[in-house]
Amino acid sequence: MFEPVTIKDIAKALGLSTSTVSRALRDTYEISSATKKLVTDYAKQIGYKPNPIALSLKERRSKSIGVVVSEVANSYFSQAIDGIESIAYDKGYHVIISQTHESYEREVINVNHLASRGVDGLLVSLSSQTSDISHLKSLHEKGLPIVFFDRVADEIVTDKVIADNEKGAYNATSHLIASGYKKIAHLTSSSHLSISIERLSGYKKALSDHNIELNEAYIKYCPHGGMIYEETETAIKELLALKDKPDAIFVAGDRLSTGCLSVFKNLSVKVPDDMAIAGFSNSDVLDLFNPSLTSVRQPAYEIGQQATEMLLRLIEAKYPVEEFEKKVLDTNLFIR
Amino acid sequence: MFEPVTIKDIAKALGLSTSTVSRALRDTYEISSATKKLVTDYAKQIGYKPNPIALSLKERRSKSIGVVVSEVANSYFSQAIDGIESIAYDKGYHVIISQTHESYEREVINVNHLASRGVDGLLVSLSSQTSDISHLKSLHEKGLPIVFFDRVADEIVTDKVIADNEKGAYNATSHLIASGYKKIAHLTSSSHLSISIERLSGYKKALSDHNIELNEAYIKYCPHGGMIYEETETAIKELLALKDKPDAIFVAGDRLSTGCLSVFKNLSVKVPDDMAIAGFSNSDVLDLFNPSLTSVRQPAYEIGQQATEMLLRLIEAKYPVEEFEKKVLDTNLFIR
DNA sequence: TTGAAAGCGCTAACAC
DNA sequence: GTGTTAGCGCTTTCAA
Repeated sequence: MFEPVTIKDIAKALGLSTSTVSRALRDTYEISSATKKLVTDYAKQIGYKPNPIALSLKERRSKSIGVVVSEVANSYFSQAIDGIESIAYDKGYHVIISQTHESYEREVINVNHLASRGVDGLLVSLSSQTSDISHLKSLHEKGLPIVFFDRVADEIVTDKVIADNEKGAYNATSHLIASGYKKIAHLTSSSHLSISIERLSGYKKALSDHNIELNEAYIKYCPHGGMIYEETETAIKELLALKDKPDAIFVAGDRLSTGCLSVFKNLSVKVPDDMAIAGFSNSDVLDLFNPSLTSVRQPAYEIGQQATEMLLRLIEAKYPVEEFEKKVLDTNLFIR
Repeated sequence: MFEPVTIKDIAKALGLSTSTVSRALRDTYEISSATKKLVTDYAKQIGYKPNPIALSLKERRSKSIGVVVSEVANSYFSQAIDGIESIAYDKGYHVIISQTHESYEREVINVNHLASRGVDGLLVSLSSQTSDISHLKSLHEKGLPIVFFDRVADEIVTDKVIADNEKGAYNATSHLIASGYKKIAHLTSSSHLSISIERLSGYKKALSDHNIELNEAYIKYCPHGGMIYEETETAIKELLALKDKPDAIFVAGDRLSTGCLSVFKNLSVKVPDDMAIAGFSNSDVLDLFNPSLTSVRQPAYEIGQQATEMLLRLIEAKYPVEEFEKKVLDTNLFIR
């Protein structure tokens, strides 16, 4: 039904060969300016658009990059995507976004789809369910450039961009301590995610630096990262049921932070009187929240930009790149 | 660098022709089961994946659909996208998302890119800056299936899916009236958007049904739909500066609603004492807001699903479709 | 039952 | 300065 104009149509109409038309359109030096003008004018007139699919097939690159995130509805990721697009469009690359919804299975499907669909490279933030990364490893070994951001896989040797999760967590926890809280719980997502590990480590470090003993019962995991309300609710309820109930909580994720506030609201737990809270979040409506949330904000836009720059470097490298880097960007603590 | 396995590799390794391999893989009846097994086993072993780009080129369809929205960070759109994906994946279609950031120019670029990139159809919600829709019209006339959702263009004769914006606006405005407010302002985005027109109409109808005279000075437009804080702020300030200041405001958009709350907060306008507010929003953290927001929620997920079903019907139609439909789904009023 | 060859839209050697 | 041709990966007549 949908029949775009091809180079052949132009050639036929103008009594030229396809190669001449092709060269004229690409402004090659060997074509007479008269022909060039003829061709370009006619092309514009009938609305010719080169077929990128044919081009991809020929050149074995698509000038597009794939992005794998858990959810675009997450402020952190939507900001990162804006950063990614800002660089990619500038360099003539198109961005294809795919969501895993924190599902390992979906991640495998999406990654393979993107790869076989001919993206030139991949920007990946792992789903919370992912621990086996062989789907990425095999593509990477075949030479597909991959850059990780946020939730990275150390197993794969490539460029990575993350926020300073440990320091962010350290600062947030320290802030709670400085505010007088001593029994600080930690609510985090899947235990094998790099961000969980880093944030947990910052939390522990803050406690130990302030001579507060770590209570393992205070650490709760929500493998779905706040996607399932009941999971968050259960974790919170367990914390509240402890004989030595915590008086504050440091939350390690965006969705978890808001989920946590919802649970407290529904359970009529007063924040911060009954329970103080600080958490990672990139939401831009936090100022409207009440009770308010002290938040650790990541430079999501910049992370997206840097990751994209790194990926394009890998894609456009003439020779296989051997030197990789892990960029760590500072977080910001917003005390509310 | 990235060298996927091709049908040719299999053919060479197995001493067969490419066509035999192709047919074996596609399980054609003419191939002996011995050969089929040989081929499929080997294909699996070396991890053969058909190249969809070559397929697209040949079959002139890509089994992918393009989605054009203003922003994925908007709850309404991210929910709609989830609905779109739920149907599309089921039917074997991949979804390519693109953002206009409410820019007409970006919309034109994205639409053309998606079309030339070979999507089989387009799901479009217009940017707030778009009034000229010739970029869509010309593609549509060439036979590219397009379905509009949310912000539709009546000029183009095709399927459309929207929420009952007029009724939603009517209910929200009526609620404010029932709560005792009489001087109700209306903050909306670009005046030419279908949703603006419909919501304005609901607002007017509610006023007239309750014998409240319309005050044109009470209607304020923010062409960027809340993307620019200053724009919203200016509009609000103008309302507040009126001699006959409004006592309530009905807001016609997601970002505008939260933007409005932010402005009031920053101007120390007490909600709802100084100014009551009701607005369209699909955010799922509204319950955490204080002051709280009475909201009109659209069935975004369902809208996405329905639009996708309609688009796939158009795409897969054997004969040109002549009958089009405009589906209107109910909104929900959440009184807070 | 299998192979050879053409063609999808485009570019790039290689002619002329 | 322009035309001819091959080939990117795949499917599909047409032959064998």
